Amino acid sequence: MPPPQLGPTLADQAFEWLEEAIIKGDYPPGARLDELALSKAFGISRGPVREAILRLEGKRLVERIARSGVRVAQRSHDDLVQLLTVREALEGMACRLATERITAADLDELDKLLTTHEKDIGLQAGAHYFQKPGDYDFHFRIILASGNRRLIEMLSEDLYHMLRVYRYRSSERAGRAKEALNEHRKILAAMRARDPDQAEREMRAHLAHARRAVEEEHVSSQPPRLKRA
Amino acid sequence: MPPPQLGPTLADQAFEWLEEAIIKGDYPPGARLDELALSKAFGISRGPVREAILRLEGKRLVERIARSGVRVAQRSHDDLVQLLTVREALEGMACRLATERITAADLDELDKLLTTHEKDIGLQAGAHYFQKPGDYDFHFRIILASGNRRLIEMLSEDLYHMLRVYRYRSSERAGRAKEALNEHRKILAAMRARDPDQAEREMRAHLAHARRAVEEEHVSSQPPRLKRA
DNA sequence: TGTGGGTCTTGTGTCGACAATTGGCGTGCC
DNA sequence: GGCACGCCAATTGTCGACACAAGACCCACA
Repeated sequence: MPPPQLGPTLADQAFEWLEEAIIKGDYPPGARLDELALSKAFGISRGPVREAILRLEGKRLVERIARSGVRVAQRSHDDLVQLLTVREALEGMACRLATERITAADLDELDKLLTTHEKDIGLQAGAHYFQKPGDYDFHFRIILASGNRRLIEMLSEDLYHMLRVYRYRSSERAGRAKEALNEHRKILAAMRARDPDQAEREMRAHLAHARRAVEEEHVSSQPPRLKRA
Repeated sequence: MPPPQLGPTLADQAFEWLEEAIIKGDYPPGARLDELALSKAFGISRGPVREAILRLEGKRLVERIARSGVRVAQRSHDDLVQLLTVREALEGMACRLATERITAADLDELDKLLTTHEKDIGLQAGAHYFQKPGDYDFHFRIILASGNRRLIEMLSEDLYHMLRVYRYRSSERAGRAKEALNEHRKILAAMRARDPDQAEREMRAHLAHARRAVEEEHVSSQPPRLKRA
């Protein structure tokens, strides 16, 4: 009855729908995921829905409670900080490895990227600096340049999804755009100098700044965490 | 018909059976996993088997090829080295965090552990030092002491399973038992001194040694093993 | 009126079957 | 003799249904 899906599987689609819905907040943290209800909502059977949920569980976006069903994973300030800490460790290592393997051409590419960023910042005076394809690209390219497939997977597949539910907009938020750009330059300089120790240090410092910004940001908004029933 | 499983689900059991079989080598890397065949072999239906495979995929033990089925993930020397590199980054960070949070009592526990190790090494003169409950415990306790749930999960659930397929026996192999013990002592000393930087450095150095041992171990057998016949 | 037991509903875990796609194989044509 | 086309079997993706378990609800009884 449904048009025969040629490319992605129904389970694939259900996974993306569910992930999107969870990120959008349609299913808030703690909400129960009813397989039958979801299957009816999606117009498919329970099988693919189950598979999608299984995958969400693997990505730690939902938590299974024995025979009681799954709930959207609880979020917390601490959890976000913990994720950013893990990111710090992994991306630091990625930067170290990249420093040893990246080609001169790719270094030039990174340079061009930063120049573009600088112009953007100048234009909008740090207003709403959309770093979606910007900062992400800088970090992502370094991650790829590490040449470590396991590291790449953990960062750009696992961690990425986990961070996404926090709608985490990387470090370049509000006023930190300029500092971040500076830190990016320092990272790139260390990579150019082929100094892995320094490169890892700079990347860790950069990400630590971002993490600390999040830590402080929340301390001031700790209590007002009420929401509708 | 089958005795109603009270505790673990059939999918849980199938997952463990499959993981064990993969590790044992019953299904060598590259082997196809036939859902129907497996379900008949296990005496269950395809549903739970599918779920188990899904979970194996999440743990990166098998690779799915579109509508063509799943194969046991390929292994390689490089892959093992990459995993150990990731471990280096994560456990280094765990050690840093643990240094800031671990209690004095737990530090004493670690000390006792190392004393036990020392005795074991003395007894068997570094022979077949079974560090299954030994070294693992030392590292595991530090990981737990990090207090970072995400880090703990990634190390003791994800990475652990990935390393297991290599039957990786940690660093304490052959003659490195004594050096490893020494390195453990250095780590513990740094933790006692509440010096996170030093603790992370020592842990990274320790794991880097182990990794390098693996790297070299293979380099000598890289060419088609032409040791004098 | 509070509590205990029993029932009843909801939902997961599991099963068997159908359909569509993939890859292999045989056959026919150039 | 080689290549291409088409058929066939095998296996995955998907579906609907059944059974047991967990929690909610209700009623009777102290």
